[in-house]
Amino acid sequence: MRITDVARLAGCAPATVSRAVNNPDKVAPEMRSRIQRAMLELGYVRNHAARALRSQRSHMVGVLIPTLDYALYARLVSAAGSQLSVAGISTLIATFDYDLEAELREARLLLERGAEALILVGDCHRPELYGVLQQFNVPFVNTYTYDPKSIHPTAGFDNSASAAIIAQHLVHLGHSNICVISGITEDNDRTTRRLEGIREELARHGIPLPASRVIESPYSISDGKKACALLLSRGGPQPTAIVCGNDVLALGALIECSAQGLEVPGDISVVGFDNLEFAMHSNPPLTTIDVPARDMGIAAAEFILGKLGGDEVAMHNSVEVRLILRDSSAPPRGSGPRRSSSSQ
Amino acid sequence: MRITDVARLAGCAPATVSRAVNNPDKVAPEMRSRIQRAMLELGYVRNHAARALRSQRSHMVGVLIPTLDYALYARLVSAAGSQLSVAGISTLIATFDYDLEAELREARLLLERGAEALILVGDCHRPELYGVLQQFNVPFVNTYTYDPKSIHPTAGFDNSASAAIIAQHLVHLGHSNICVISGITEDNDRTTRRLEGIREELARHGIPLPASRVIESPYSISDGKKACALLLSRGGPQPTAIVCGNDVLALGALIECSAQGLEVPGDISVVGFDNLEFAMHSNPPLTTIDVPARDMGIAAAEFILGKLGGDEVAMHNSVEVRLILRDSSAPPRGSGPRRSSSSQ
DNA sequence: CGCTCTTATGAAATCGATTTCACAGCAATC
DNA sequence: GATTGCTGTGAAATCGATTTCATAAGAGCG
Repeated sequence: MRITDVARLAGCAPATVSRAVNNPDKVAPEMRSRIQRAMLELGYVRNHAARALRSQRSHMVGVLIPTLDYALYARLVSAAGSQLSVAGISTLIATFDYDLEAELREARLLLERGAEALILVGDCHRPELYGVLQQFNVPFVNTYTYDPKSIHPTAGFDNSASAAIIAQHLVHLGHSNICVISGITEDNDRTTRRLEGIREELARHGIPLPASRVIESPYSISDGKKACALLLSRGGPQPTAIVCGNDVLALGALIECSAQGLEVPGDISVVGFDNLEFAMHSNPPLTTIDVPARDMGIAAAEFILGKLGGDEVAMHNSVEVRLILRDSSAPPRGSGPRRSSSSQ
Repeated sequence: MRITDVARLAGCAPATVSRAVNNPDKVAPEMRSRIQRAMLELGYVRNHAARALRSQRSHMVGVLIPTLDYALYARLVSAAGSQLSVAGISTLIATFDYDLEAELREARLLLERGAEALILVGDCHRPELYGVLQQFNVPFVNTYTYDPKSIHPTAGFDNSASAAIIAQHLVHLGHSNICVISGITEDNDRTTRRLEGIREELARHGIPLPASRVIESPYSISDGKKACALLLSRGGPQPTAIVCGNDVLALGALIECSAQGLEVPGDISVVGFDNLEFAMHSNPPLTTIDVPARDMGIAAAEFILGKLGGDEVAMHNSVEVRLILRDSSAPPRGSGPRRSSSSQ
């Protein structure tokens, strides 16, 4: 089933068949339909390797994410994928499990496979990665971050500012006794910036955030519970609010609090980040920041498509994050509109 | 940076470089290291398209799933991907959003892209899909199902039997007034079989399952809530147990029940399917069936690798599902060890 | 020593679609 | 009527690694 077979049956040259497939309007309508018929009859499908080799275009882009096991990454991938697919581009997915060495390895593999562009997560990568990208002269974009001052293109949002928003929310409610359950910050600019954003916002209001009030934890409900338990067991005044690096940790915290007989938000406020599906259904529903992962995927794909098409495209694209107010946050006991004055 | 450049620098023929890369032991050690050095110096990476074209091996397999937005599919993909990647095989992922026409289209695309094998979900596909697969002579495996009688290879579990297990659990607890919130069964063998399994198990115990006691619903917490509300609002005796097609629906049902002031499991039992992470943390923790998605991905990958390697491999591979007993199921009020005799 | 057999390497053909270049045919223009 | 320009098509070169086939150099053996 080669192109020559189709050509023979249609009574033309292979070149014409190729044109009929790739540049239909360069072929006379009558000839075109003859070729169509021949292709159908033979069940012809073109050989992608040959096409890629000759045309130097693989029509594939690589997406390199920490893990598929986290809903928002999966959603980003899926949105980017469908956007790219309407442009006839397939998606090669690779994961690196938060290990930057693995990320570099996988990137090399993706490039060797012929990826014409790469969609990355975050702006914290091994320097060699940028080197390889440049060497291959392959466009790329850092998603999940937005930084107009960066020399690398970004598509996402400002993690620091977004985390500051939710910290500010708590401060405005009257909290000053605040703990943080952060994601692991090593080699991770998103978690690092979120923590920074919180720290700076609190500092702006003169609220300290000593190391004893911060825990880094992997992303799971159980880990969130553990981290919360640890925070609550530490000496000093009980915190009146906990900021969590994402909704999964927040759910864990919520569960731990109620296990310890603490009422949320009466005794303690808990806020998350990401606005996963369950956030609106938790008990109580979670105050959080909505992260439009789908939009990021689309923005990243559009950027890449523009670059590949040689268009002039904006280096930095931001998506809108929103503070979602729900019932897991409220003024601390004894301030603002108080709830019930009796305790224990 | 072609292979000829490396050859020139290493002072040998391109053929030798190729061998050094693909069959190192066919090349003298001294020559080999000379080539290694040359490759490093030039930063050579091989051209995958050329390799695929000449050798007729793309070193890629396609994975075709309904959506990445569901944790277990993402997990299956990720497990299969890492298993394949150690064999030097990349994964092409495509999604079809439960639309079998789209599945067929995407499969064609994957094949055109040179996928050497396909990992599918379920055994319900457009007949043409099997035709195309045969035409391309490409191995494939249906995951998420296990059926030793099928002529197509499977890697998964028996959905009908598994659903029967959890139905039986409820029957043994003494329930006879049972409702079902199923996933959408159209074009979906997994949901269809689960529903069948439940129906048959109940029938074995003489318990009817009229249409009024079954609702099909998309997979989301909100949809689960709605479905549950609808079931509870229907006339006739209140159900004492609800079987849900998956944990997401079950969580929705749980939430709706407590919103309506029904105590779970006191007033009503709710059971799920899949054992997602949150199932052990819900309130109350969810009785469910554990589905080892990761194992399925691995089994599927192993099968494909075996097939590609020309090995003799078992057509059908099963993974173990387990009933996970938690607190969301209990005997109905007034039977078995009763909880509290006062109601309301 | 001469013979066969293996091993390491090179030369050249090859995979299949694309693309450049050339050209024939026809229309438009002066 | 000749010239220019466009359109549709074909011939042949090409992309870069692999692979077959041939060959030279050793190794082993009687």
